[in-house]
Amino acid sequence: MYRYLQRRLADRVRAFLRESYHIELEKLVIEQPPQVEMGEYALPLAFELARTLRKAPKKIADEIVAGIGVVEGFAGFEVAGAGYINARVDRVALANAVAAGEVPDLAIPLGKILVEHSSINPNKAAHIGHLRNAILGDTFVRLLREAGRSVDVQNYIDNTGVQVADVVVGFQHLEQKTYAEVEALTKLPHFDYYCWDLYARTSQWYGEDKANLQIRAATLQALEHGGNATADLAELIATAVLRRHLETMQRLDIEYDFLPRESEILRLHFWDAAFAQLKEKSVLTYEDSGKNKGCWVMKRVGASAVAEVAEGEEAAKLAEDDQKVIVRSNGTVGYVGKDIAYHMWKFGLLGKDFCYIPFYHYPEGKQCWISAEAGEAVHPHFGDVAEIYNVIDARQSDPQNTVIEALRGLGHDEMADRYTHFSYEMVALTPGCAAELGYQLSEEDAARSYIEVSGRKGFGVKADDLLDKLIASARAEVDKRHPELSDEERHETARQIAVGALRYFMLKVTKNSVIAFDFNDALSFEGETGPYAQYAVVRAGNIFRKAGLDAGHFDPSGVDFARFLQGEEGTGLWELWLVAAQTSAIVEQCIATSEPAYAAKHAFKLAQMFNSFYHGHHILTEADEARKQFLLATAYVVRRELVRVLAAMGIAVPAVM
RNA sequence: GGGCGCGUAGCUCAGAUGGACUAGAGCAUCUGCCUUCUAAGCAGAGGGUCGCAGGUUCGAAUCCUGCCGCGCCUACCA
Repeated sequence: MYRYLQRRLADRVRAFLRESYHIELEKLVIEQPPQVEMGEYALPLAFELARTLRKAPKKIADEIVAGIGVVEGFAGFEVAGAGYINARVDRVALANAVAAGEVPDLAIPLGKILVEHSSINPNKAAHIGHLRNAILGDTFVRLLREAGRSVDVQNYIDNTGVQVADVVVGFQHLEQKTYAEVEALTKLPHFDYYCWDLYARTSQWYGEDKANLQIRAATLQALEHGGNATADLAELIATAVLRRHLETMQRLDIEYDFLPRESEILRLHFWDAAFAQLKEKSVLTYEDSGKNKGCWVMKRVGASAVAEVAEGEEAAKLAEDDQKVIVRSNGTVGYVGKDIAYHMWKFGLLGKDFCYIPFYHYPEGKQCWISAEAGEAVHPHFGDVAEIYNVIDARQSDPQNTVIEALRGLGHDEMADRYTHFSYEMVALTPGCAAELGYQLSEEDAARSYIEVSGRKGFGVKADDLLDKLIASARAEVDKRHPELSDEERHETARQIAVGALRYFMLKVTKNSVIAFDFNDALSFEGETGPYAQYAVVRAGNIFRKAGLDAGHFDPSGVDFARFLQGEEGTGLWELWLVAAQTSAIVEQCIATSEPAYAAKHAFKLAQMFNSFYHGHHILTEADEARKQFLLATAYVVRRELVRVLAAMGIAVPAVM
């Protein structure tokens, strides 16, 4: 509703500018005045127009205010400061609409969106870095769905890469295990932990003797080729670890629709189809000389301009440096090539499709599908989408850009524009945290502010371990506070608190800030945390419970908003209403900027304001019945919006805390 | 060398699209507040040359340029 009024105001101002000044503004900045007393919206546009119109900002503002006249839903406009136009909404009308939960009809863009996240190599346990990816991705999916968009969630599985080969090498050569023996190990509760250690040991083993690296190369080749004992073992391992990842993510309420695997991209010959198109459109060129002789390369648009400035050999060298090898001189295609083919499939450009089989059942009944060489006749339609978001860390922005450029090269600019690399920074460990985990640090590392997690070295915090710690910590508190609950109820409450803490922890920081992980921060349930926001909801719920009312339903028709939303105190409370009313606008902002952190900030702000309200107004002992109804309406609306924004972050609220 | 990102309170971070007041939170430190709808809370105090220097602008933490410091990317690895 708040967002709807904002749009109405913007439309009216635009129309006025068009009629009176013949000006078309592409973007109209609308912000909030520093204090609610001054109004709900502030437009600084007069300052901007002052230059083009060669008039004083204040004068322009006066003209605009006089010109736009009366706008439905607004109580009035006024010029403030040196030329701000402040808009006051009709508080009573907006409060009524918000209390009734009115959702204005806003055009929702059609077209399916594909969000890909997690994409953990299936060779070891998931760690905190993967958690950030999955939580960001899942939250973005929830935000899109909250905004009414249709979304498919994919988790790309690189089951034929070196990482998997390394664990295969570990089982075959370090541990000399048979297929049956490994199969027995996969039945262990933490097969992924077993692989975590083995992977680290194998990586170390490579360093001991150069000959060991040849074993790795041979293993990798066997995996890519398929149809042999080594590939079978890899399939066993990768699938078992993948299941573990899905289980881990399920603990955090993260689910997927489809798991495309690299093995199918290879065996269903996606690359051949892509290669033909790329050659035809000359996106790829064959090098018959220079350092990339015998390779198919992609020229990157960016630096060819630089190369033109240079001359002769210098220019040739620069141009060469800017080539991206897609097909190696031995004829094999690299990772980026496969990725290009895969993304052509996503946009329905490849002319090929995966086969599908059901792979994983979620308790709520949802089915997660996986790619296969031969599959079920009836399956959901994946791919062929309008927009894609790839949640991949910032280190991958180079290859991501190569894929986008390839799409442009093929003439699909529109799709390239709807391809978003949802980039985020890594999670690293503080030196203190590393020491706590028992890792030996070099002097150099100990002096850093953070140290990069490394699966290869087995250096990091495993996702399940962290979650276990959080649950144990929450559980201790729940046991103390609610001995009356059953064991099951206490566990579920602790789990929801732990998930709330973890998800909030990952979401409160903006994407491009490195998270220096520390147990103290992550295990905190106080201050700016998920449990703080959950607690505010529980408190609001308690008011209704004690009053014998249903917190989920409230009839606001009898509330006298006009009486309670004016004056000094009314304005203070109105501020709370206004923030609650902004949830949809925040969701929209998160989507527009691919930044879920705004939702976290909003949830915290709302919870904080509510807690303050809670202390200042004792609702159930309020003698004035009309006032009590108004206060109840306030608690109801804040609770409802808080639940909504937390749900968009994947944070459920326990019944009690 | 080139590309991307970061530098704001003791610590961890917000300040999207330049704006109106004293640059804000949380943690930590210190002071108060549990007989009230749960203190996982509330009220308050102290703590800042927004890395440095210029520039653009009516207005810069935010935009531009140059420095300084840190990180990542820059392979016929995936």
